[in-house]
Amino acid sequence: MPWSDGSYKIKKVISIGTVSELTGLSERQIRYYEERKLIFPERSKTGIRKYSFQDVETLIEIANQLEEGVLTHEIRKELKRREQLIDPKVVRNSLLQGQLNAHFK
Amino acid sequence: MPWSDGSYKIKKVISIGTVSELTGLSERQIRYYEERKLIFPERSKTGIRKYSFQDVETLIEIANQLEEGVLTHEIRKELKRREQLIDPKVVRNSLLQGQLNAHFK
DNA sequence: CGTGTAAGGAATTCTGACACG
DNA sequence: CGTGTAAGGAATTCTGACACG
Repeated sequence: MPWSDGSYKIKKVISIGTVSELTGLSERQIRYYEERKLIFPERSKTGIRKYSFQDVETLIEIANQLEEGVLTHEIRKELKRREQLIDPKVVRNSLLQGQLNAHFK
Repeated sequence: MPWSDGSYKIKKVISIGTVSELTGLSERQIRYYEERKLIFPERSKTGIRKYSFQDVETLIEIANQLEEGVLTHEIRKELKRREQLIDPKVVRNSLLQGQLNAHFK
């Protein structure tokens, strides 16, 4: 089974009500953070939002940052920075970019 | 966070529609296997069934067994046997039982 | 035995908006 | 800016039952 590896953490299967219970955040807050591009749930064919455990963790971090007075725009940049450190796609592109730079130096 | 350990696999957060997609089983089938004591979802306060990724895996095994012509009652015994091998509670009880047996031999 | 389906109701989720500050 | 809420509609889930075999 394609999904049965160790990737339970990133599989988007949790609906917003459950995420609300897990994080202690209101559904309003969760939807707002999506509007501000901090979180990216998938959607069922009929438009129902689905989140992963990874998303739940991110949401808790977002809530913590906000409590500290950080603005959503700042949090967004912080999250973006982190993505680049782990996203294989970005890693590949970085390497490619390095080669290009060297080639055209 | 209590849930944020490696236990994403056993946390019951997936509703039946999503489980149906993940397993390819109908909701009718999934509810029936519960009726036959093969699977044990949790319930939200309002009665909505919630499953874990572990449950999803179990459901797929159940479906495979059924295709092979195994009866739900047989599958139930098989699953019970397995539980005993991994459930810490049962392990503890077995040890305790051993001590008692020795004591009253 | 295992599964499909129609039935009626209850709970969930969605969007866009008004409110406060 | 970040969050609450009432509003109306659409999608989801639940149970008990009839059906087939």
